Amino acid sequence: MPGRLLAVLDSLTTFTPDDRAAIEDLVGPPRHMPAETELVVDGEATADCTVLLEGQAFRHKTLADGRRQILGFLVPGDVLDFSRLFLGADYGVTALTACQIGPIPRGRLEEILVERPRVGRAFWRMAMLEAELQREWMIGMGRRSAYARVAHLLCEAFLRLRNVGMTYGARCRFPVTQTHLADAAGLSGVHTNRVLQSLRQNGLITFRARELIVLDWPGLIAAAEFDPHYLHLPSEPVSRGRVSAQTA
Amino acid sequence: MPGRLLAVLDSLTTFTPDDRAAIEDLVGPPRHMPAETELVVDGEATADCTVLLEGQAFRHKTLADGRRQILGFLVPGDVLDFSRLFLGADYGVTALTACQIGPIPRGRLEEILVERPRVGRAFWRMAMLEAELQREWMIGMGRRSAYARVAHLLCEAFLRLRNVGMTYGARCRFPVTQTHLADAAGLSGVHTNRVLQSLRQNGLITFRARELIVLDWPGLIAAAEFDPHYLHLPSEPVSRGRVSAQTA
DNA sequence: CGTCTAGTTGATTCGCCTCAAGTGTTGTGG
DNA sequence: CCACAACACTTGAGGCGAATCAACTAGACG
Repeated sequence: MPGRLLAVLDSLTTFTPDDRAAIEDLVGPPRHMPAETELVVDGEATADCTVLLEGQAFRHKTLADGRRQILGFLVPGDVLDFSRLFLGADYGVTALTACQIGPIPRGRLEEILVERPRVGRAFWRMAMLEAELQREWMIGMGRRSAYARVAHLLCEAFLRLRNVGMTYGARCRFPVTQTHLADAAGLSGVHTNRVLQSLRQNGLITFRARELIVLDWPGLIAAAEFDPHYLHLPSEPVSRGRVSAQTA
Repeated sequence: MPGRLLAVLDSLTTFTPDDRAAIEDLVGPPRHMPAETELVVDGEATADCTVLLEGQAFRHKTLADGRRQILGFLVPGDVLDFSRLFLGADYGVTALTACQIGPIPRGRLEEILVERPRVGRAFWRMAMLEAELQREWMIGMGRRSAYARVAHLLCEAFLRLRNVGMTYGARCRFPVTQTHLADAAGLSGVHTNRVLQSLRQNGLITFRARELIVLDWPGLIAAAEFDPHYLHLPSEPVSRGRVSAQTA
């Protein structure tokens, strides 16, 4: 499934067939990782960076005393550790489900950025997009109530999963615990639980057995003060069909 | 002073004289902007991005109802709007002091990224660094107390200003109001005031008339749980001397 | 069957917010 | 040169949102 990266990049620019081939060529042999694996270890220096091909994961920073902040959730097509290419990762990435990841050799990526301007531009876009998500989270933490923050998080997760074909109608598998949500929203576990309850009571969502069901999308958006613009999603999802077609 | 950009990039990689010339050539004629000017307008599309050559500014996002979140403070050498090059800015940048800014034509930058791999790499590093600061702020908002958060903010500001030669011993001009600090830390103005008072009472800082004086650096670092590693500062500041020498 | 983890609930505490009314301090125009 | 806005900062009182502490329940798994 290395086509996952291509599919995402594809949604960012227009490529020539040559570009496409180069991208396919860029990702090394996929590796399977069980759930809970540390896909990127904080502070570890490596020669590669990595793209998530299948599964879900999350990026996080953990303080000395154990307090953890989740920085983002990752879906197939996301690059786990852009920053490692140039500075070294200051965060960890942990698998939420069994995952498939593809190594992108550092040297090859640097070459392709130079040789293929269109591909370079697409990677820049991906990085800028990541930064934009980060900024939107900042707003949430700084200026939104716990209720809106959790709702916002769920909106974002749902749309990003839908974009890579991982939703089924209003449902999606979102295999996080309430503690994960708490660490993502900067809340305590107990309070996150209560927020989820009120989201349920308001008829906005169901969230059980790691499955999120959006019962009232307009309501959820309103609760979250959510504006999907910042996700820069293509009008059409990066469909599973296209992915496999290009991989074959 | 277009040398400001060169000086910062210089601290990130090693350049050939040709690279240097190309960078100098990249920045268009400097423009003077009075304090309070909107240097980057949220949502506005332009053909250029911009480097801050002199002065201080801040990046922010403002919600419909007026709540504002400051995303970062900018010092000379910082690029104001990387994201505008590839996606369009989802934030504003406002001048804190009178500023000098230099336009970087979009086309020229894209060319240089391709033609000069070393320069391209330096720009990537700059962007990754910006992302890393953002992540560190996230931790602050999510997992640090108001007291630690404000202290952290001041530590960061001080070191970044020192890095570009804008400190004088333990002093620096940091022309923000308490409201700015509040919006940066995700706090109310009133509480920020009280936090600053306790920082003063603990003998850590003085902050009056837009001047920050660090009275007890180890104390401030401890209060902030600050680890300067994430700033990736060069061991030696990007000195004013070097800047002017290279500009001349 | 017992253990482990995730989720739930209640009681209490506290950090931070909001409202409201001050005190400077700066700058501007009469 | 003084009066008075306008704005930054300060202080107090009161309330709320979220943290913390401490059980307790419910599945999941060996």
